[in-house]
Amino acid sequence: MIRSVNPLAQEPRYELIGRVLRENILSGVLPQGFVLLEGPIAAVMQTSRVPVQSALRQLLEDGLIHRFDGRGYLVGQGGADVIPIRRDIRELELEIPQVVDEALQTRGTWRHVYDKVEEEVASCQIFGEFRIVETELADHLGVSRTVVRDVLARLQERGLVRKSPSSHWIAGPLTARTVSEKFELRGIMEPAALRLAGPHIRYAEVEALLERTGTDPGITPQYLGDALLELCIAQAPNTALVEMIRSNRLLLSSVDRALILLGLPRDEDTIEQYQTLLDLITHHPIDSACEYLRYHLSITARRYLARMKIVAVIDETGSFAPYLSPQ
Amino acid sequence: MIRSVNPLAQEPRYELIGRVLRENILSGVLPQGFVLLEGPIAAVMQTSRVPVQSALRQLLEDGLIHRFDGRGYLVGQGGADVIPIRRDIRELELEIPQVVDEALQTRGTWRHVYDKVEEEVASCQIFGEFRIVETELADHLGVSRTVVRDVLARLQERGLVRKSPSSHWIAGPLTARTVSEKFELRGIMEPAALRLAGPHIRYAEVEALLERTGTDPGITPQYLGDALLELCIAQAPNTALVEMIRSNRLLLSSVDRALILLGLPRDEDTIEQYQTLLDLITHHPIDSACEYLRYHLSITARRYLARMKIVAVIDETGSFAPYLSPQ
DNA sequence: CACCTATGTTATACGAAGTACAGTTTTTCC
DNA sequence: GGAAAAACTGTACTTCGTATAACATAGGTG
Repeated sequence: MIRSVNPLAQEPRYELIGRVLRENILSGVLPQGFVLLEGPIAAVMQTSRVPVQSALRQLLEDGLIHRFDGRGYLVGQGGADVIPIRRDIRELELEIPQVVDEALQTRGTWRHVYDKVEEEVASCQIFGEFRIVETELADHLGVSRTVVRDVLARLQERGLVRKSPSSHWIAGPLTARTVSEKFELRGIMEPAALRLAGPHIRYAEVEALLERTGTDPGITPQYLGDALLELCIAQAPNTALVEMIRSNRLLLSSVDRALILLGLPRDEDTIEQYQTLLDLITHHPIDSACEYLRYHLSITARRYLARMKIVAVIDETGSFAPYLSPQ
Repeated sequence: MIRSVNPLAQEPRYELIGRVLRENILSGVLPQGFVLLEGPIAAVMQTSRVPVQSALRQLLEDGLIHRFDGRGYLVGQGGADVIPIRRDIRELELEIPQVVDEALQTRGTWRHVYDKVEEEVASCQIFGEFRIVETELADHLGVSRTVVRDVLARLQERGLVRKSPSSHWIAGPLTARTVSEKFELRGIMEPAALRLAGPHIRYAEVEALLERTGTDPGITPQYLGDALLELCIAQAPNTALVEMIRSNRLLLSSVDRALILLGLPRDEDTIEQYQTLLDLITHHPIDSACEYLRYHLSITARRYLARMKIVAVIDETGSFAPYLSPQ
C-alpha cells in the first residue's frame, strides 16, 4: 500500500508549517526572542493565517515558543531577560525543505496519487488491454473510492482510460493507429507552436543547451525532447495550444520511458537530429526549424512504431502495478 | 429543481423495459399467449438479462402476464385455453419510443446533467467571473454532491471552470485573450483536419447542403458551422484531432448561442463565406479550401471579438442559472 | 480571534446492472 | 420417439453509480 509519492503531501498544512518553524528554531535560524507574527509567516509560506495559527499553538504547547506582553510569540522558553527581536521574517532566509515546499503547493490527495497512476496506466498500454477495478486501486493507493473515481475520471478525460460497455474501466491497448494519430497531431501542433514561440524563445538558454549536447553524456534523446518542449515550443503565447501539446505527448513519453526500462536500445542519431533542430532554431529563420521539426517528427513516428513492434514480439508482460489486470 | 433534460433518463432500465413491454401488450403488438423469454428481450433492448427479469416480475405482479408450465411468461391473464405462441420477438417490430431508446443508451446521472451545466457555465462567461458552490449546484440539479463534483471535475479538465487559490470553483471570465487563443487553435487544427478529411468527405451530401444554402432560411451561420464540422472536418481519420477540435469549439459556440439569445444581430455575409468554402471543398483542390478556411477563421475571430465588446458595454447580466453567482 | 462557509476526503450503504455457471427446458435431428 | 445439442432460466457474485452523513481543513470576515 502506497499512500503517496511525497509522504509529506498528505499532512495538513499546519503540520508542515509547524515542522518548518520547529526545524528553523532548533537550527538557530530563528534566534531566541524573535517575534513570530501570523501574517508575515503566512506570507512566507504562501498560505492564509489559519494554519499558521494552529502551528503556533502547537509550538507553544511543545514549549518551543512563548507568549509575551505584546502581539505574537517569542522564540524560546521565555524569561524576563529575553528582548523581543522585531525583524521581518522574510529577511531571515528560513530553511524550507524542498519536499515541504512541494507539499504546500499542491492540495488534494488525488493530485498526489494522480501522477503515479497516470504513469503506470500509460506505460502498461503497450502490453495490451488492462482492466482497472476501483476498489482494488483504492486499496493499493490507500485512499477511498471517491479519490480513485476522481483520478479515473480525469484519466478518462485525458483519453488514457475508457469505459467498457459494461462500464468497467479499461486501459489500452495502445495500437499502431493510436500512436500514428498522436504523432500526426504532434506534426500539426508542434511546428505551429514553434512558429508562434519564435519571438519569445530565450535563445541564450537554447544555445547553452546546444553547446552541452554531444559532449555531456547525460543528455539523452528524452532529455532533449523535454528541453525542446520547455525551452522552445512551450514558449508559444497560447496556453491552450501548449496544454494540448503536453497532454498529447503524455502517453507517448510514458511509453517511451517504459521501453527504455525494458532495455530497448535508444537510437543515437536522434541526438543529431535534435542538434540540427536546435541549430536551426538559434541561427536560422524559424520557418526552417518548423519544417525540420515536421520532418523530424515523421522520422520519429516511424522509429517509434518499429520499437513498439519489437515489444509486441517480446510479449514479456513485465511487472505491472497490481491493480492492472491484463484482459 | 431540474432532474434531467430527458425525464426518462433517470429511470432504471427495468422500468424502461417494463414500460415498453406494457405498452406493446396493451397496444396488441404482443398478442395474448405470446411467450416472453428473458434472453431475446434483453437482446432487443441491448442490455443484459437482469433488468429484463425485474421488468417481467413487475408485469407479473400487475397481472399483464402470467407463468405457465414451461419457460418464460405468457402475455395475458392466463386461463386453460391459451395456447403458447413461440416466435422470435425480433420479428414482432416492438414499438420502442425514441426517448426510451435514448435513455437506454446512456447511463449515469452525471451524463444527463452534464450537458446542461456545460452550456450554462460556458455561456455565462461573457458576462464575467462567476462562482459555483457545490452544494448549491447539487440542490439545483437535485443530485448529490458526488455527482456535482464529478461534473465539475470534468468541466475543469475541459477548461471550462477552474479553482481559485482558495480552491473555490470559478467560471470565466471569457477574455479577448482566451477567445483569440481559441481561434488561433482553430486556425491551426481545422484546416489541417480538413486536408486530412479530403478523401473521406461524402461530397454528395456537401453538395446537397450547398444547394439549400441561400434559399432555405433555416440555414443560419451556426447551422452551417456545425454542418461544416460534421460533414467535412470531422471526417478526418484522426479521432484525437477531431476530439480536440470539438472541445476547442465548445466554449465558442456556447457563447455564440448566448449572444444570439441576447438578440445580437447575426451577420449575413458569413453565409456567403460558408458558401464559398463549401464550393471550394466540392469543386476545387482541397488545399485551396484549407487556405480559405484559414482566412475565414481569421475574419470570424475579428467579428467575434467585436460582438463580445458590445456585450461588455451592455453589461446587462441577463438571468443566469441560480447556482452561478457573479463575483 | 471567533465564527461561518466551502471544500476534500472518508466510510458506509444500497440499488442497478453485468457475468458466470449450473441446472432445466426446448429444439433438432436421426 | 429419443438422445444430443442448443437455448433459456435461476442465482450468486462482482462492480459500478449515487446518496448520505460526517469530519477535518482551510479561507474569509467582522
